[in-house]
Amino acid sequence: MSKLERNLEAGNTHSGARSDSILDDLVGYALKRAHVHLNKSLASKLAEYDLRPSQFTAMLIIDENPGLMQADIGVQLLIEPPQVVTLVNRLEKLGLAMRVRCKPDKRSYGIFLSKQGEQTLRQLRLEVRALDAAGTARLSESERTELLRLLKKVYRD
Amino acid sequence: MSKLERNLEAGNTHSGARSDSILDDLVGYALKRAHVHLNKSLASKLAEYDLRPSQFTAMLIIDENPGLMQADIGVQLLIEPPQVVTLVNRLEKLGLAMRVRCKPDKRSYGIFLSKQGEQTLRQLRLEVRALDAAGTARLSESERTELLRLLKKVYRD
DNA sequence: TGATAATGTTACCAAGTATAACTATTTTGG
DNA sequence: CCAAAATAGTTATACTTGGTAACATTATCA
Repeated sequence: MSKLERNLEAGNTHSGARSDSILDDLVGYALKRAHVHLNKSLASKLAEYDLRPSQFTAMLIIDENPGLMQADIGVQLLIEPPQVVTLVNRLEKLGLAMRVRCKPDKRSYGIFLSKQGEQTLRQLRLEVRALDAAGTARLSESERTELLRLLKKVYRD
Repeated sequence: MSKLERNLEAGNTHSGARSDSILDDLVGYALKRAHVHLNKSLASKLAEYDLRPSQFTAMLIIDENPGLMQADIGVQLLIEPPQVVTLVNRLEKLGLAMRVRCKPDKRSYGIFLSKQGEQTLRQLRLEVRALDAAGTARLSESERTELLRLLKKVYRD
């Protein structure tokens, strides 16, 4: 007797409480859920600045590596060159960053934050830190530290 | 003197090693990186079955709640009704699941896995478990357990 | 020098996610 | 009971994100 038949007979439609699922044992699934949880508030906050999470991350990377090439951004963000183009276009249009022909290699640009970009980023750093803390408020400080350590261990090369 | 000027003068282009970044302290960022890491191999494996991760998760949910309604799938997957439609359409087209008019409420369907769906899922469970373990192989068993616990603590309501 | 590779760009395409508007049914309240 | 509101699913649409292919320009190298 198939599950379908059994359920049709029993009138069993939807059993409210979920039995112990394989999902509960998958780190990948827990990662996705946790990421969605934290990303929501982040995206909302950044939207106030017309920014997406990846654009904010790009600003951080640019700030920490001023004058880097677009290709370097792609490597650190794990995205392909065409996405870097639209990303930098966006930051330029917002007046937060700029391309500067300042290299011996005339094909490439040095990417820099503008004054406004640096100032916006200073603000954002504080707000994003606060949001990240809020999203993990259920963890103690030592749990949060341990979580960070374990996550890095998972993805570090 | 701005960062731009400083770097233009010093010829500082891209400082290879990254200084201690705020990114290293954000759980949200570590979550994203770790999720990308694990999701890659999962997506590759599922692609062999013409499935996306969300479709696999849906199959698990259906298997554990046979006869549930599409709306229930949406709630558990955190997606909107239109996405559930295309998802169930896909599973039906692959012969893995089916809609059955088996409810007092004639607007809704009970969603069930087909025989083939159940068999495919049995296989997939094993393979996905193995992939998840492989992706977290750098962790000891106790670390992995602790990571799961912490992640659930972050996203559980 | 000429072949090859690298940088950035454009054009294009597949997927995921969201909303609005619609059909068919059910529920509710007068 | 009947009209109005709500609900389940669907369609159409759009936007974002991610990717590949093809291209121009410039560097590198054999």
